[in-house]
Amino acid sequence: MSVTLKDVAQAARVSVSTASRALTGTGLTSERTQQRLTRIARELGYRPNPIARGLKTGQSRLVALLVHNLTNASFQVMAEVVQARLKALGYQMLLCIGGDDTQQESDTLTTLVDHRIDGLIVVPTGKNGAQLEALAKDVPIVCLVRRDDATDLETVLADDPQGAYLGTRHLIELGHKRIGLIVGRQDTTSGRERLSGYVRALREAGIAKDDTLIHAGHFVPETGATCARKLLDLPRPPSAIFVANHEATLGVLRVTAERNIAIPDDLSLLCYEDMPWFEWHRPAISIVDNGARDLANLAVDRLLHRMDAKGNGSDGVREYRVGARLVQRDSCRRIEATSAARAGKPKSAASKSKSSAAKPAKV
Amino acid sequence: MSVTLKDVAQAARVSVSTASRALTGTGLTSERTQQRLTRIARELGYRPNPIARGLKTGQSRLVALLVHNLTNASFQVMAEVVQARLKALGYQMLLCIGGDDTQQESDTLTTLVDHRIDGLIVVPTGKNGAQLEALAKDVPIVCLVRRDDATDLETVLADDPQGAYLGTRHLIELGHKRIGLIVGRQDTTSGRERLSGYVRALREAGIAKDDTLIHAGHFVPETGATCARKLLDLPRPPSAIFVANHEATLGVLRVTAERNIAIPDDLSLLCYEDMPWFEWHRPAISIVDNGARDLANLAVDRLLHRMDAKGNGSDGVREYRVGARLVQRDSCRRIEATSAARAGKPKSAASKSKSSAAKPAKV
DNA sequence: CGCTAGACTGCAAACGATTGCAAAAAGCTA
DNA sequence: TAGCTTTTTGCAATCGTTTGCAGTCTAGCG
Repeated sequence: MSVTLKDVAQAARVSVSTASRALTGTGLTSERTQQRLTRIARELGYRPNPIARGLKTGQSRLVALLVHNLTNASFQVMAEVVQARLKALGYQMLLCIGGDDTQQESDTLTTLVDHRIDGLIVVPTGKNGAQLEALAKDVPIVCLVRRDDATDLETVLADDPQGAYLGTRHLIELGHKRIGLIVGRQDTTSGRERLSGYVRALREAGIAKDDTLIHAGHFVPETGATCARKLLDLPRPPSAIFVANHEATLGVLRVTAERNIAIPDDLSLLCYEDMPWFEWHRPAISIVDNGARDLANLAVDRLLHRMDAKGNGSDGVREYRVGARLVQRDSCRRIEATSAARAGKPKSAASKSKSSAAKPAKV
Repeated sequence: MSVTLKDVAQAARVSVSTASRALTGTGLTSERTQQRLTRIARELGYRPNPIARGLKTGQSRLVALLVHNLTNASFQVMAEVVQARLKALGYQMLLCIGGDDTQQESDTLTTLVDHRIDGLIVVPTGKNGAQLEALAKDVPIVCLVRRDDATDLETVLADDPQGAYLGTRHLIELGHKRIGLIVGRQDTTSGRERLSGYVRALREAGIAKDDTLIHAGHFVPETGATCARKLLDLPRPPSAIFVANHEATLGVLRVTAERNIAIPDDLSLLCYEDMPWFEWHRPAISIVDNGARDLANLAVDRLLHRMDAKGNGSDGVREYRVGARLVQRDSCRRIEATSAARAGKPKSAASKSKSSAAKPAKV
């Protein structure tokens, strides 16, 4: 079917081994044959068969990226970054969707190693630590975004404590004293870390932590809606909400829209992680950017380092933190000390609620 | 490193070939040895090396999905569907991001074929027709979502004419007579087809086509904003806008927010293709669903069929159309014949525009 | 001119599976 | 038990590369 090394060798009237050496440039061939062979190879349209090569060398030029889903905007940009970087180096990215499902992750990992991937970047579910640890003996692995506490694999993380601190401080600097927090489940690292950053900012500012203002839950829009309602129904509702749980933002926005709460006039809103539509939304939504691009880039760097280092790529560092940064848009507003109590009350009487009753979708 | 067939054979005191036959179940071995060998293989933790197997068989159990990007929500669900389906069949999905870039697509295609993928589902850019055609000789290929007119590859398409017709008719049935259309570039199939569906619905309803209401442009939010402004600045602005260009929706929404135009009271809005946040938006945005799930499933079906059929999987059908359907949410409103002229004028004087001036984002 | 070192090259054995062919074993009939 | 068919097995080649080893060639030197 396709032209093989043998064909090239025949055309050049040399042995296969010479052809191989000339084309891979192992320097053991004369300048002349080397050039002649590259020319002939090009003319014949020869492209080495990675399978055959892989069989012999045990490498595949394949690097896998294993993420939970692709709905998460951060994963999207990470995938794109990783793909671009690897491609430039002649690797092909294998993007796998593990679905945050332990069994599936495990299966996928096995398949990947069977395929002799040269490296792996994984967002661990945290339940396959042992397996990951075992695989790490065969394949360079870097963990991304999440740490698997059962392993001591090299991990590239967002600086969630700092990000949450940054965001909370920003709101405090704008004069907010009652800041609602909607955060991820506390059995995840990021959930805990973001909470801790929030608490630290509060403490530094001398604001007492009020547990009624803090809600933790799953990474789904419904959570956002439920939490938002609870917050807004408080006797003294917050003047700002920090949604430190990406997917929950949708739910929060829906509730504010339903209740006709104007952002940022009636309520300041700050979110964690960007979504493409945040800056198109009116008001454009301010965020704490977790630095997905940087995370991905760093993960690739580290992985490549390990792959080069053949076995002992560890530089002793086990954990890398990528700084978060604040992106101010239009959803947070300065508040005067006195007007804090105004929050939560719609500025105009709800007069347009008529059309809110959702029509059931017809086929 | 890992346990090979040879190890299994040795442990069982048979030859490698027997082991191979027993484990692949070619039926040429006695029941007893077969069972004995599977047991031993399991005990030893044997897993066949796909690389070695691939070298011999020319197959890789790898199927590639080549899309433009992952930002597009439709591509996300397609990727997830394809992955799930293939996985169940023991294939590993290679998700590649071609970036709508001709050269990159071409490179990727080459790499994929080198890796001896067993099948390919591709959203063609439309510029590498010749290459695709050539590859199709080696690998089963199914095109998805877009047709490459330079080829006669089997293609699974959304029924864009029907979808656009459905959407437009829906608006007409709600009483709209002046319906703005924001559609993709007219050098893409979907752009043309959606326009044609729109035109047909108009014609059927006896409404004259008004070219000032039709805008075509790139698939980016900016386009949406520009087109929306043009439409709303018209002497007789439309009472409904059909955004038949996915990415443009963001831009349209921004403009309506800026101008304080209430949806659906002042303007009905209907979009093409779903986005996860559409149903969380207030008002929830009605859409024409292009059936991404169905598309992906059908593409997989067709691909598998071709892969099985070894060479002549063509059933004569060159093109499959997956029906679109209307999902009614809250962004379209019935309009009385008389009040059509009201559209475009904000119902209340712009009083809250103060905070609209975007603060420039600080680092 | 002969000899040796060094630079190139080719032979052949891997890598880990699959598979055609022929030999061995088993089952059957007479 | 011989003779035949039908399973079942093993040998060895093969897929397309890479690579250790040994052989060939050239050049340089005395």
